[in-house]
Amino acid sequence: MKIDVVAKQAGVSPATVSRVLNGTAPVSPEKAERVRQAVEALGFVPNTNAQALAGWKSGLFGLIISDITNPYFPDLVKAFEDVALEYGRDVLIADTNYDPHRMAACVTRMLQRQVDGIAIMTSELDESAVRLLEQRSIPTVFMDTGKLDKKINVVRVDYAAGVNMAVAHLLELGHRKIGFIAGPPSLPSANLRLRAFRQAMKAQGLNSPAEWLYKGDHRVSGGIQAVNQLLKNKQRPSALVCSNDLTAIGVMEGLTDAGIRVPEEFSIVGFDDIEISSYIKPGLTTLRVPRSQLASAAFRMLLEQGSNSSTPASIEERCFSPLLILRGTTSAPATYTRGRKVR
Amino acid sequence: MKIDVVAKQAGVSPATVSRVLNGTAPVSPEKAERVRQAVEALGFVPNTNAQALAGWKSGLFGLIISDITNPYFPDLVKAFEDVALEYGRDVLIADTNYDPHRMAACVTRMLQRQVDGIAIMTSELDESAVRLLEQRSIPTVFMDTGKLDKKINVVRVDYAAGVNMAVAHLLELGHRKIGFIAGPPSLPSANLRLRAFRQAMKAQGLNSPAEWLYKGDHRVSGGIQAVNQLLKNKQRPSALVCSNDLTAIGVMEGLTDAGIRVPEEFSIVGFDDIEISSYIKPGLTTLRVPRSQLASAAFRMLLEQGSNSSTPASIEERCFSPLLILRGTTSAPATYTRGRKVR
DNA sequence: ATGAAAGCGCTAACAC
DNA sequence: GTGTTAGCGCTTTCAT
Repeated sequence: MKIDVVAKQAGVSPATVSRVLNGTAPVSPEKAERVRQAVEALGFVPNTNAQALAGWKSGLFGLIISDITNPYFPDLVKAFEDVALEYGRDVLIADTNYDPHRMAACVTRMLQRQVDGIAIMTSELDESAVRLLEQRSIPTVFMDTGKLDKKINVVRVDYAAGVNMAVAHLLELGHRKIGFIAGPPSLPSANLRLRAFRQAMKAQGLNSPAEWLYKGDHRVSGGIQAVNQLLKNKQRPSALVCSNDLTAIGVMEGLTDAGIRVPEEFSIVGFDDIEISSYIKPGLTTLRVPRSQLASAAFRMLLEQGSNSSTPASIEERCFSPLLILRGTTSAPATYTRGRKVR
Repeated sequence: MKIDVVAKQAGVSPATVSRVLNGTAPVSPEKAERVRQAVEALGFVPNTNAQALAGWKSGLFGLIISDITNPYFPDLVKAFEDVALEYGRDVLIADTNYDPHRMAACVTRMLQRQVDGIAIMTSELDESAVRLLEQRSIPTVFMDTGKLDKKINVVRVDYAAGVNMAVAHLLELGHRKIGFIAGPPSLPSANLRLRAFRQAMKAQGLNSPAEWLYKGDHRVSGGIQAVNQLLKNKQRPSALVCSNDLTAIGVMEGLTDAGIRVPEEFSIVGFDDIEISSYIKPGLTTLRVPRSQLASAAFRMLLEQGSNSSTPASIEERCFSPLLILRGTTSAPATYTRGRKVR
């Protein structure tokens, strides 16, 4: 089914059919109606490839993430796809598997398909890939990127605010000995969280000894290892803020194995609020990152960049704050309630 | 960068460049080499849309799933994408959100983009969409579909074998009073599991009263509700086989809330082996569905269908068996060990 | 083995 | 407003 036969059926030219379908130019009501009927009758759907070739826009948007298997991402993907669908666009998803090389390859493949925009929600950035996007001036939006220097559109999470809320919450419960499990140092946003933790503690006049700053990897195993480390300390913290939920879940496992009860003897706060966190027992107190909002904001920014061809100078940046979700892994420290001794 | 300039640079015709790049026809070694160098030097990448338009194949494959947010799917998606990437193909993922309407829309959108094949890994099937695929003779592969009548390619899971293993395992531990939580009746594969459970019990000469066959919805909430139901029974089973892991996790929650310990007082077996199942405490004993294998098998079948244009008659069907994963939610029933009374 | 030329299905100038 | 025409970048006959 091609546009010519629709045109013939409607008694107009192919150009008119195109105009009706895309609303690119005014068409007389009667003809428009005839076209619409013909389209309907023939079940015509335009060939997207031909459209892309002729019209310089593919209706395809790229979304690059690190690992769809990481529970953080599906929400992001879904929200992005939903908004895209709403605007009649398709989404090409690519999974870099944390590999900068593969990331560059993804960008190339997307460029080949003439995507109208790319959202990059990974940390591992390949410089050359980014340059490629710049020089082709493809609408691009980043998330969670360290490179603030360049003039790029960004959706950001206010990690510092989140960490502050976590620390404030533990303080409020009576905790004074608070530790932190960091994420991979290669991840800019993980460093942001670590730095925020240090500052929050300092701001409260509390000091967190270096040995309470554990290394993690944003995976369950890292949390378990951190606990093993912690158990060796003579002085132990009474609560732990974790760089992400997976780490916190590892901590819970490790603690349980060591016979330490959560939250009675030890409090834990996570970060992300992945779905599992509400299922496990006890539920994980954590900071919810508004992933759906991030994703839909990112898509809209791409769309806008695409239309505002006139205004290439306006670099947008949106920042979203996490939300503290209180569940079962935090309580007053073992022997104190709001500073008073009990038991 | 277009093919003409590559051709000029290499001192050949565009046709020859195309032939070298696609291996469509023999080219003299020297010219081939010159072309390759020119491509390299100019960083030429073909425009996929033009290729699709001229060559009748887009290098794009569609993957339709129900809900990327459901922990069952990410593994599937990843495996599918990985194989596709291996073969230099791209993947268009669509999420139907369990809505047959949206599913039909997905198929249309994919057809518009001239996908070379579609894998449908949802249960909710839209008849008209399927017919559309048939008449256009697009390579298609289904998963988990009830419609066996039509001549279509299918990758299947041997649910019956899985359920049998679950029942056998519980029997072996000494359980005799075994219940089952079903999935949504609209899902063919859920019915398969329910039927298999009935048969397995019958085969063992055990009867499972109707009140031990609980309704579920393949979500956590359904598991919790089933437990509430169970707690009202005067006669209770000592073990439960669940139609999927999410249900089993709900059961664990419900049981914990009711003060019943798992596995000491109650045993649970899940189905799927989603990632969470190994994180929770105790780890969930379950049947692992080999999702990566399913996905890569599906992709390969699509690829094959695309090439074997000569053999449209060969309908393929592959079946994969689940694997019993022993973790912490199953043990001998409270007062018996292999039939002997203890404690 | 290789080049010239004719499209693939659509959009966008350009006339009218 | 509307039709005609010329491509978009590539593949593929068809000659040679």
